Amino acid sequence: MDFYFGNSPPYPNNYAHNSLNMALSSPEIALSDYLMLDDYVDHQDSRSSQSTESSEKATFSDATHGFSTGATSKNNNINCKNGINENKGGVGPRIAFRTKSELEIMDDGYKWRKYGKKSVKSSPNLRNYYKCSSGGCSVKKRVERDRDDYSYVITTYEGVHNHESPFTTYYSPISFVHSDTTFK
DNA sequence: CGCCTTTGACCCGCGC
DNA sequence: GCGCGGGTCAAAGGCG
Repeated sequence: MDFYFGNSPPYPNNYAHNSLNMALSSPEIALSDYLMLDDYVDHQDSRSSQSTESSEKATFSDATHGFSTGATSKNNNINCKNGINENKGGVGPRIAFRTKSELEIMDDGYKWRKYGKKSVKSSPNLRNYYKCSSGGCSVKKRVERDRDDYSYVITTYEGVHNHESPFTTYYSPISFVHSDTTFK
């Protein structure tokens, strides 16, 4: 599996928009604490079987996919690990990332409607399920607290938006350009 | 009044 | 086949 950071072809631009936009638009979040990891679901299992490392290390040190995350994405100290699963269900790519935040609800530019809440065995915390509330768009998102470090929130996106965010961010590997209509 | 959250029930895949 | 775990549905109520 290959990893991409930036707008490489298999990487839906929307994700770059969303995640970066989220990090940039949430004042509560220290950018240095922001990171992405691929397919958190798989991580959970491997992590739970690991010794009790610090959660941060556990996520970063997962070298199953041979991606050196420490590698500083030079933009804004964002430690990024990213892989898109074209998952078997055909629902669309999935991306997960972990954010240090007291708030579980972060404004990533899209409108979300909560449709479920579950306590899952892999975590003592509740997992919340959201759908994009834009008509015809079936992107989903899961939000839960990190089981190892309560101050972190794990967000998992699934699918690709079929519409523009009301808050659009254009991203290039070199620079970020906001085209927020309200700030134009 | 429309859209949202809440919540238990339901569904489905997977392992035994 | 059955039980379990995780994901989704949908009715009911809340809120702006």
